[in-house]
Amino acid sequence: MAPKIVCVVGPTACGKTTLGVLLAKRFNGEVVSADSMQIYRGMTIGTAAPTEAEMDGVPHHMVAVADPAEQWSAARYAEMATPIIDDILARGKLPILVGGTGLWLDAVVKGHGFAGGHAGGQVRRELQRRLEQEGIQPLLAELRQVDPASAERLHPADEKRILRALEVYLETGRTITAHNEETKGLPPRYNAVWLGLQFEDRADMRDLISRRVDRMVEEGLLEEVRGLLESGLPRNATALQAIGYKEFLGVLDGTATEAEAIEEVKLRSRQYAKRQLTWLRRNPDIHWIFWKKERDFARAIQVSTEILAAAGVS
RNA sequence: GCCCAGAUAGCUCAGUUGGUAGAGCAGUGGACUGAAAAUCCACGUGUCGCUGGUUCGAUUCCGGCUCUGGGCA
Repeated sequence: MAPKIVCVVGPTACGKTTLGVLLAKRFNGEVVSADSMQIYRGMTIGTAAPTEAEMDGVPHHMVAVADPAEQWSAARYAEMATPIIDDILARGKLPILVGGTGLWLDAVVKGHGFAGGHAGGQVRRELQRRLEQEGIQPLLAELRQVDPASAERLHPADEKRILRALEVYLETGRTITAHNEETKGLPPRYNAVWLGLQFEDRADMRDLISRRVDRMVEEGLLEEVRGLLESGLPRNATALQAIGYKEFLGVLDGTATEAEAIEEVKLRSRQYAKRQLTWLRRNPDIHWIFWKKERDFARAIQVSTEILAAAGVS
């Protein structure tokens, strides 16, 4: 049987960080973050990364471990996080995966690995150049030749995935379709107990997101963004795709007022939360805990404990 | 008080030479296998401000009224 771990998931602002720490304390665990933006250093405020105080003595991994100028990916994350999880297990402790990046969570839990090639690679850059010069049609036609299933499955506007599918074939000689078919059937690397947090009423989630963004601004989000730029971070860095950062870049440039940026961040956060829920809903293994109005961690920890006990975690 | 311009989807607006209307944004749902806080897809009936008139037929033309801008007093 695959080793048992716990995953705490949910949309942004639903309380994953807090519940993760509470569970770690109760079950002798350590937290492993699965968040594509909290992984970068110097982005504590805008990504709501756990602070020292919030960690409350619980060891955290994969938070603020990367240079924001680097481009991380699900694959690279999984490569680094997996040995850490195995080490936690080896020390007799419980790994608690906490995060909102669905693909990253799945990459670790399933542990199947990805097909070859990556965003910064030679092949991808060449495909990117061709896309700009020739448009998507010739590339899609080419994909249809080598991997008709992908060409059929992908929408013509989904340039990113068309490029990726072509790249996998050019890099490996095998299609991404074949790779996916093969990995789909494999057993997961870990036996995960999934705990999901979510608001019963979306209006409550909206309110909380709004309050949280206001707090980020009070805590100095603008200065945090300025600091990243002053440290020489290029504007096209993946880290600056983070919600909150890309919008406040405009404030520094004078193309948006702070009030406008705040509204934009709130809007984008809400839309992001919706996408996260869409991703998570298709996972039938998640045990959902619904917040009524406010987040009630006393109840959440109690319900979680029951769920974990039933799953054999002690 | 007078003059002018508006009043159409949650918001901003387009449009109908008279045959009951459509974009963007928002919203909702979905997808997602090395950028995933990214990226992509689908979904648009609303007393066309109210009220009379003309007309086979008015959201569209005409009158009155209400409201909102702006101007003149």
